[in-house]
Amino acid sequence: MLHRVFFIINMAKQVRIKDIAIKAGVSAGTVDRVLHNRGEVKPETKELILKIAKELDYKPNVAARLLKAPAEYKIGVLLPKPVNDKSFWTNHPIGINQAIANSLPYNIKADFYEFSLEHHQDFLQRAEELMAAKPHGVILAPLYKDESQTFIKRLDELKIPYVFIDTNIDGVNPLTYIGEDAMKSGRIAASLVDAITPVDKDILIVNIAKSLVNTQHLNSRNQGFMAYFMESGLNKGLKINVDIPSDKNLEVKGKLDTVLSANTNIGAILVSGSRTYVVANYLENAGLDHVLVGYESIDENIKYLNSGTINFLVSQRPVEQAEKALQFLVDHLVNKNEIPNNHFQPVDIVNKEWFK
Amino acid sequence: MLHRVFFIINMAKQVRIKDIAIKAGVSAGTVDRVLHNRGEVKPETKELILKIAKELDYKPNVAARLLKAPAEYKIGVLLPKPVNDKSFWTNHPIGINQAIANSLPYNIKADFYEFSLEHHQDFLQRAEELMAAKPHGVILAPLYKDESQTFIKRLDELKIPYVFIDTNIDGVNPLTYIGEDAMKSGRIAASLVDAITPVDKDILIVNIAKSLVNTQHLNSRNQGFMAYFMESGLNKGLKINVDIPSDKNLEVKGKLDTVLSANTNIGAILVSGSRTYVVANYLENAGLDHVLVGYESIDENIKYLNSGTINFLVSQRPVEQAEKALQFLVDHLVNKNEIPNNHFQPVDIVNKEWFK
DNA sequence: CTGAAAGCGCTTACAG
DNA sequence: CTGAAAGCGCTTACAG
Repeated sequence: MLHRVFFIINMAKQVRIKDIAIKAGVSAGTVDRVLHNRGEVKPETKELILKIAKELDYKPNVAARLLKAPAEYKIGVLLPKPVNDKSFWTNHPIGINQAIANSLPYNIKADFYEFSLEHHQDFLQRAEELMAAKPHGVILAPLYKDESQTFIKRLDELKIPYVFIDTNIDGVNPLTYIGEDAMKSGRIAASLVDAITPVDKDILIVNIAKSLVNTQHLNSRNQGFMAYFMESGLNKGLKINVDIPSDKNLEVKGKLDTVLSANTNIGAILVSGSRTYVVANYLENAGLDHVLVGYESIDENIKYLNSGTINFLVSQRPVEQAEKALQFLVDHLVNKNEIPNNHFQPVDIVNKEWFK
Repeated sequence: MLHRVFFIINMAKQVRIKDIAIKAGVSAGTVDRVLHNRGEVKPETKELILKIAKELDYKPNVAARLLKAPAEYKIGVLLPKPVNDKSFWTNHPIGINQAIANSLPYNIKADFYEFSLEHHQDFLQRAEELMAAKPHGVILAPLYKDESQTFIKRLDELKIPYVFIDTNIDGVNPLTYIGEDAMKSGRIAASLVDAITPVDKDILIVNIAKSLVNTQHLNSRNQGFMAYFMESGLNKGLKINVDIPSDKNLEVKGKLDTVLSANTNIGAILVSGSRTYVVANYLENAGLDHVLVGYESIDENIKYLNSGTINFLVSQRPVEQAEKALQFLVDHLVNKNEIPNNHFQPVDIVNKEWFK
């Protein structure tokens, strides 16, 4: 006689609200009420349902939920207005739109508010407009410490979650920060200068900023420069700082002429921000060939990488950072996920070959 | 008299299959048949429906589709078995699992098949097992040109889409390749050596591989090295090649002892693969301090970066590459999207500071 | 405090 | 070659 054995294959079928309802002897509506805290349910029933849901390891069906409730999430984006169509800040909207395109089946809408890099007060004006649109979440670059804190106070009051991009500031509580570890990126830039500059030459550090104290990430990079040279630098020369409040060629020339004629042993220049090209331009015009290391792969800088005037750039990946910022925010809005406080992004070390 | 103006606000409501059906005077079923090429439809009707769909800019509702057809997609993953828990190939499963976690609401399942790096024939055995599971798509690292082509012929026959990761090979038709541009990464490695080596010193290029001809990406990197030095290198020294078929310390020592005693002007060493640490180990034991540039941020290499023996590493981001490979494959399976042939990923230039 | 029912947009098996 | 209808799992407005 032939014995046939039947296996009951556990296909791990999805557990539905209805399954919980049947097991608890209630209706689907009641289960829904418990699971989403809408409306009152008899405490014992509530407890029973939660217990069963846990036992059965209930996971909501995302597709079904979306089909029923295709909520639109509005994201307010507060970033600097690109000064031209190739500047650093053209990249971020690209990344955000890319992330939105990939966020199907969610319905995400980003509204962009661009503030002028010329006038600090523009930041707060655009922030005002952003608030008027009542977004569900905000992405911003808190470039100016003071103005940012004013704005953030209002976001906190209204419990609107916000993500920092590019620059981090202290004493506030963003959902997360997406960007470089500025101290560390300072160390990296310094190590590159160090590797290609004779040990007995002096090094000039150039900061181009209207208000250096109010510009957090330049300060952090500077700390990184100095930490590197103090701890592990090979270079034995002087480290000389110069702050230039404008990127106008004439003013830059004025300052650098002065510094370089007063310090004749300078072999390398480290620029703390993306306007490295301004210094490169100066060096080319003056016929100087100092080692030059700076920040960000923007077109103006790449031009001078290619001509050999800039040796290395330390560079963020703005498109990817913006993409991540949106992804995290959406994930938080849609799934209420908790998110780590910092998402430091690695920086790229970039030379001429990188763009071949 | 007061005039009131009513605006009809176009809420851009979603266009449904039903809307097309009504406009075309047919049923939803017919529209579905046209849109998905299932079953025959009268040619004129078909044309009309396509025209209307285009006019109305119809976009399928992903949520609804998923709700109805929660298909499980099986992905077969064919990658080298990590030799230990810190090796290069531990990263890829991490990236793939990460991408799966983020692929909700799609139901993706990855099956991993790991082949031994010791025996080429293991590749084909694991490939066999993979095929037996009848996956909907495949991710593989085609490390060995010949064996890979054999396997790929079968995938092509069964029209199973496949994505290359890490290594690219010619003459076949993957959905896409995710990885470095190996020629270019060769150029970058060479430029780093060039920047920190005196111009009159010779440069030694070391290839560690059982069969160099069958190892595509090492060959491409070597081409990149040479192209760089011919076109734009500052270095005027000789470029000397040595191939070492084993990474055993003793054999490496034997070869390098011979080469270095025969060529006393070598100032820098360029290693074409991830086993740069083997050469670093040799240099430390021999008390030599050549400039050393190699590949991949694996723990063994980072150790020698930190000790100062390795100057720079050119490094891929394996976790991210694996993540992307899965994302593209899923996108193709789910949305039938066409995908660009190559997705070259930028490489990282990495020094000691990068890991601080 | 609870249940029954409708409906989101798409797909599919069936009937013709 | 085509249509009518059921159903995927969840949410919601309504009735009680």
